[in-house]
Amino acid sequence: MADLFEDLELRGLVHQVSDPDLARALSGEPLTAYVGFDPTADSLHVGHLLQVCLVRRLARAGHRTLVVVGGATGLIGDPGGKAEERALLAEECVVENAAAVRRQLETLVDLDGEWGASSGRTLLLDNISWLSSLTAVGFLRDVGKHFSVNQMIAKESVRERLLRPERGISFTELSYMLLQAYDFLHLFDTYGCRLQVGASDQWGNITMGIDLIRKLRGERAWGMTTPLVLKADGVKFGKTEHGTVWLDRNRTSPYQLYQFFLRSDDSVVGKYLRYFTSLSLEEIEELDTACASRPERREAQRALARSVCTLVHGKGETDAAERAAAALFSGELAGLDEVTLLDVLSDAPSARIGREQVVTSKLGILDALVQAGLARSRSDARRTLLQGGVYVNNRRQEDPERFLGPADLIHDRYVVLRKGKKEQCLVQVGD
RNA sequence: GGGUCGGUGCCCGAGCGGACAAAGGGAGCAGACUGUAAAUCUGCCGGCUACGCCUACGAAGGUUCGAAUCCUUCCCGGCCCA
Repeated sequence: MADLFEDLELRGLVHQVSDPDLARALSGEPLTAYVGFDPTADSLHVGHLLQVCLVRRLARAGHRTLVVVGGATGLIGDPGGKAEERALLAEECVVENAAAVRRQLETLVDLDGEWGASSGRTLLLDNISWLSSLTAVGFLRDVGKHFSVNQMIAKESVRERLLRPERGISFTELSYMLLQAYDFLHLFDTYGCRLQVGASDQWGNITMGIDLIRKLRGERAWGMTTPLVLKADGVKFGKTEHGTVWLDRNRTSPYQLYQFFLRSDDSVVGKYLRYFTSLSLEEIEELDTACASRPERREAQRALARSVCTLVHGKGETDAAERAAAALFSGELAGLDEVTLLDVLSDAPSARIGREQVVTSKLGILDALVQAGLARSRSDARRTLLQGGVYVNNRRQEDPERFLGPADLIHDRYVVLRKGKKEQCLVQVGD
């Protein structure tokens, strides 16, 4: 893989490297590299995807990779990027999160096969397995001694907190970087790991590990960070009106994940394609051209959404997400057979109402919208309807006083409510 | 512990006895335009059995015909002093 590093650079994945000769190191003998994820929630989100993709690229290029779940560091809390001391997560919570994140990572990186010396493989670890056995005295004596507090407080993440005395930083959080440095040392000793990659806010932590390895083992190691992913408006990537875009299907359905990427701005699709997909640079350039010349077809967005959704949820779910979109945005709902209708709306939220309410026409459209979760209150529902944003079975509604009746049922038991262009709800009439 | 300034709708932030469901901005929502994009424009943005009514300006009381606005106590936060 002579030009792995060049490829990474062309894709815009390289933000900082500890030493330019990493490029050469990456094109030589297989290297062992690692990236860590702290289990601050029970799922990773799209913001983590960049590191995941990077690990996959490294592995595919023939390097050995280690993916570390921070079951121990998650108990401490990384001060990086946080304006204030964070509340510690309950221990059971971290344990659960770590397990969940671990399961996710298992599907995102290729773990099968031997983690041998010759081929690029990925090993999944949890730093609790080596950090939990450390003793306070031992750690302070063997590791702490090699760190200068002067250096530590010069780190950007810490300095910001020290500048604001009312915010402050606890010893616990200050120590975080020591643990991460120790992780790197441990992985060096155990697996010969010489490269740590991470998001740009990890730079300080990474370099501490490099220094530690040099001081204690007299060996060199490298660090590399990826740029912060931004949306077109310069805001942090991965958030929508509805919150974070998660990789867990129960938090963000495959359909929603697909839609999130499909809706990428023209100005950033190219960048995202380079970051998140394994498409070749030539293919991506073609998509750039397509996007510029026939933007309305959104070929680039489609390729991006398809690729990411397939990585996270698999091809089957991606196909389903595409079918759902096709039916929802252009299809005539009443014409769909029941199985297809259900399938297509399986990712939309659903609600249930009693049959007698419909049969006797007692359910007002406004109440239905509230029950379906599409409106916060009847007032809200009324407003939206009067503004022309309410649809029943894809037909715009004008009368806020109308009732749902048997005539609105598709296949005698479904009603599809829609608010605006994008929000739908499948209402099932129960008994 | 003392002093002082402050706590207003999702966020920021005006208001300092009636014209206040509360200026302005941001976010958000809907519509138009369009490409499920961006930009722009328009409307909305506490609730309700809706030309009216109810609940709201940290909490509880009080003064007043009338309070987000004044008084008392309490709770919480910033800053300064010990």
